[in-house]
Amino acid sequence: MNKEPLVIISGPTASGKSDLSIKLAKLIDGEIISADSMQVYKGMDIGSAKITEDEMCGVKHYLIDVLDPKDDFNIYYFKEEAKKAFDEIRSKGKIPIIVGGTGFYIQGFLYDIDFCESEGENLPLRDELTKISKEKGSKALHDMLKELDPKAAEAIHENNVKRVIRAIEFYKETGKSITDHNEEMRKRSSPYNFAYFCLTRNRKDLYERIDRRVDKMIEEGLVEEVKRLKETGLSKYNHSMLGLGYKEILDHLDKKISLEEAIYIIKRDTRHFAKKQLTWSRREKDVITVDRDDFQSDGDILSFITGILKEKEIIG
RNA sequence: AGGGGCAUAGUUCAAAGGUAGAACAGUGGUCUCCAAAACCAUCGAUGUGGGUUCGAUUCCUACUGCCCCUG
Repeated sequence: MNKEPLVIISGPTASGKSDLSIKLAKLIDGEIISADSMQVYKGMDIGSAKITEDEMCGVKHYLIDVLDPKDDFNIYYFKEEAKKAFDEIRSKGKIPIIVGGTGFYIQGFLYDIDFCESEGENLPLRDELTKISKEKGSKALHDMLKELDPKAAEAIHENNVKRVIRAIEFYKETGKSITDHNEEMRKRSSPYNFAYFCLTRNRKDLYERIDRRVDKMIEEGLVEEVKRLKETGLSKYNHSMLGLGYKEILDHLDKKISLEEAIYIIKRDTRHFAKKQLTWSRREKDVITVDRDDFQSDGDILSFITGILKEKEIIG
């Protein structure tokens, strides 16, 4: 077994990942790679519940505060950067710990999914296809896909314009069906000797924590944070401003909704997000679910985790 | 206390003397370059007791609860 070691701590938002991962990093001499599509952005601190310098307790974090909110971020970029961070951590002889809630990113890295078989994003084509779906309807676009790639058309619902576009794009760039590509990718096994933990707790507590966390963000000045970002010229057309808490406060600043409405929507959508994260982890293979309700303390969780790491010979 | 109004899903609101609809919430799922995105599916209700009627959730009535007005 000479695969490189990798620890993953995932779980829904507000499940207490950050806190636990710091403790774990100290315990096993690890460093943290953040798998979070919003914490990469500088200046987006309150709304992304970004860990502070103090909270890091000296544990080095990668992929936090590395991008300007004007920049785009996607899974391809994440994979590249995460790999660089991974290699750096290994060169120091430390254990890389991926911590974050974006299951898609984690999957992409963990199984080394290939995203660049095609040229990647083809913006002019995407714009053109978007236009077709708007003018002629999503059915027309789906029919286009049916002609090119019937297999993919069967797998993708016609209302899911985004995916239909990607499938057409993929076919035009590579001449292959995205469905075949996906099937191939699904067969991949990880190049790492890993342990993938998903931290959860009962639904009721989780939702209550989310509500409280959103209230706290408002108290801590989320509105001011978004106002500052808005003043630098950012709008909802920037990928970063699509983040939970950001787009809603932006609408509020534009006087489209009241602050109360914005808070209601943020709480609601954050709950939806947490639920989707749980759905993701349930179907992800090789996930070890760690239900906080089954443990007395963080200490117990940590000894459970380190036990598994030893068993898998991820740590000595 | 007197007068009036209301009572339908967890919430907001429809409808109808003959199988009670929707939105949002809740729940389950899809996902391989916008993923904190996009999309799909699904659970669930006529306040309580009488009466009229072939049949009442709808009409009548009492009760209960809530709201408004007057004092």
